[in-house]
Amino acid sequence: MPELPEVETVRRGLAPAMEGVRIARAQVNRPDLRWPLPERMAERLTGTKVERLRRRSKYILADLDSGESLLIHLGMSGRMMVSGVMLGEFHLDHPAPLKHDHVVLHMEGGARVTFNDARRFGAMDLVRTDREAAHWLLAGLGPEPFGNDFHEDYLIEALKRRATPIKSALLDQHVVAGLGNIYVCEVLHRAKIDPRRQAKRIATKRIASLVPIIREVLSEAIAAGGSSLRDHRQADGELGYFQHSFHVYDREDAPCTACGTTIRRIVQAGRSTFFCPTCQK
DNA sequence: ATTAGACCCTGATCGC
DNA sequence: TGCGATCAGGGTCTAA
Repeated sequence: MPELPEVETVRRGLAPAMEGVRIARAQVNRPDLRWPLPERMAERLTGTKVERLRRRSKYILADLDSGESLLIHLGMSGRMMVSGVMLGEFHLDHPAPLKHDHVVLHMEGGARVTFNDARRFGAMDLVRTDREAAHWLLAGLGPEPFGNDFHEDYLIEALKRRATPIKSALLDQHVVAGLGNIYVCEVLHRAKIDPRRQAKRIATKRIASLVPIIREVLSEAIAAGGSSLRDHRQADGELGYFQHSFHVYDREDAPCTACGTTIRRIVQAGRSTFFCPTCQK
């Protein structure tokens, strides 16, 4: 479930169960996800208090009072599920264990946070909080879309020599961190830019227009609780609803919401791209 | 340094 | 109902 809006939604869903709460016991059911889990992960987590949950790009960082941070990436199919907490008037009971429940954090006070990931493209690591920026998974990331380092001049400079299609360039996490396949498609539709155009051949004014559009699309998606495709759920079991606002993504053969032209699907760099051949030039 | 393609893994869905 | 092909919101690694 993981582009920036979904990860941010997960982070917000986990915060009430985790922030300020001690991990009574960490249960690690397999030694590896995408990569081997860090040495003695269960022992290093057990007994620590989670001070704060943060997000960097599509990563969640749980700062521990041990001086380490737990780095979490959801990959394609990773989910974080909270149970044993109150949700409004109702108590979320612990569900029966599921296949692919790889890591379970038993929190003091009875809450439980379960990391489930069928495809195992997800990852976890432990990093010294004060050296986090140098972590190999974080070091190469581009600016946060909502950060001060992401602005018109930056994006123009970052793209002006890229011969790759603009779709691929915006998916590159070195350029801007956090966009994925859904939101790149939606952004390019809103910007009326053809996803097949080479990044360096697009007028600087149009590249500049992408900055506010990226922020708008991501903000709206976060406000909607992200997108819930194929019944994926957020940490507390709620469904996001931004998928109802898609203009192009997953809408092949449907009419463009702006002009009625049939939305097309093509493949770029092995990923589906959806676009309106009339609106996007 | 950039870029295209293979690859990682499981499960749902679609056409036959 | 079964079976193979295809697809899926991620990213890394290799070779050119």
